[in-house]
Amino acid sequence: MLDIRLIREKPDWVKERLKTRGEDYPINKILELDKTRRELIQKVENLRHFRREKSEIIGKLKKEGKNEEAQILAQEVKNLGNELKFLEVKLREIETELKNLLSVLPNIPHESVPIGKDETENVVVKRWGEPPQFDFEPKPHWEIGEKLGILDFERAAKLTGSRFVVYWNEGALLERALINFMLDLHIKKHGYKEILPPFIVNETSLFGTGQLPKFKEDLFKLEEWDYYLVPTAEVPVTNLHRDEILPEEVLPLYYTAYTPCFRAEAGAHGKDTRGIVRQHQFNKVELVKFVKPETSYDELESLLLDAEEVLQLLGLHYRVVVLCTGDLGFAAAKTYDIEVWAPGQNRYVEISSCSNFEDFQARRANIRYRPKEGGKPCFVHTLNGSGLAVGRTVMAILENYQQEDGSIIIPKILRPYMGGLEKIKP
RNA sequence: GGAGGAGUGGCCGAGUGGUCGAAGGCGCUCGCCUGCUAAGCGAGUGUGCGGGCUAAAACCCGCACCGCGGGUUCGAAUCCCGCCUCCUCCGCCA
Repeated sequence: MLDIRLIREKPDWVKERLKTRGEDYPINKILELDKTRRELIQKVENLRHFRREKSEIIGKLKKEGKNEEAQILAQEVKNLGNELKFLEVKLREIETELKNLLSVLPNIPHESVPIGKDETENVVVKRWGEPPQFDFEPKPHWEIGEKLGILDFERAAKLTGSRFVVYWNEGALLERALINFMLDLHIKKHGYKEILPPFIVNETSLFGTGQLPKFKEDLFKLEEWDYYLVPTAEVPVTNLHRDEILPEEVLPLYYTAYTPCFRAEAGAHGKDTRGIVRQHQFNKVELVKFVKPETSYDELESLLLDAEEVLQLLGLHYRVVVLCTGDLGFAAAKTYDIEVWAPGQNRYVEISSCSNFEDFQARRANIRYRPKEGGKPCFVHTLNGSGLAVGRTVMAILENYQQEDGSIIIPKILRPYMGGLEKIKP
């Protein structure tokens, strides 16, 4: 959520910056409602002040036994009460309308974000490693996985439907090994605290991180409940500190969590229909940071490095792109995507998304810290990134480490997590 | 699912219709005292919103907030209704 005071003070700047996302937003309407709201507040508060004064007098009169005088005054205040009630209702309506509009206003892109209309204008900022060379035609992972008997799409469709998968044998083991490897790396080497949160969250949590109210159709909702399956661990982990005031000394906080993620993929019909790239359920190890505002862009860079290291240790070639204004997510001020090379599909596939939300989520979720030297609480900055999407990492391993005979070499770093297994053989 | 109990400031805890933002205690901050520490003494110590002042703060004024949302009343932490959360017991269950 944007600060209404910012909109009030620099409306033209806000309009201009938001426009870079490629859409117009009702800033004028918001300003108008804000003005009405403040006028109503003054009227309501004046009436309440008046009422309070009179009520105190009534109390005194009654104590002195002057019941008649008290009665007359009470009648007077009662009449005024009707007007007050009317204005209070009106104020509540205006505030609801204002909040509704503010709730769907996206974050302002950081000044370092390139201006662009869509993903074609994202900018590659980094490359690591080289694509592997094959002396045969590399296959896509779904062919490899089915042939090895470790990915089973047909039976998953029977159990549930499309966009689900069953992992068998070494496939299941590989997925599990990756989760443990990633968690260990982030906990032991990068200093993150391990969290295992609920996989179901309420509406308030989803509002806090920005999925609600605007992106309801992307979520799986439990019937008869105001609960949702988590679309990412970002939601429960960021909301851990909702409505809290943290002492400055505890910042920065680094948390990592494994969770499955559930996404309806409502707008993705016909996209990535084959394989495990786009599933309704997938596993992810997430990184979340709570930091002081002045450090958040340095923290974004180090978060990105933490995620990159997973791919480096696995020996997988990737590139990093910075998302342009038109491709930026709703809550993010700046986002880096890490895209892993997928030789079987001859393309790069997003495997991590690392974002700085500045105080956008902190304001929605009311996450603050109290400065050491005292004074008013301030909003923290929140960041998160995948570290990494596990299913897509399996995809990348299958495609990059495939051999001509259909077997898969296991990256060395994973072998201790797989009982020493070196190769998945047909 | 059934029966009962409880939700007050950073924490404990008093308060059942009228200066209650809320006694008292603990904690914390500042000052005094003191070989050091402890004890003792004094003062201070919530958040949000609106307005004023300001370059901006500090500051000042007002309003709201005693789990959440309604209601009664001139006036609600206190009375009434609904909801949520937690605890205890019983039943069921991984």
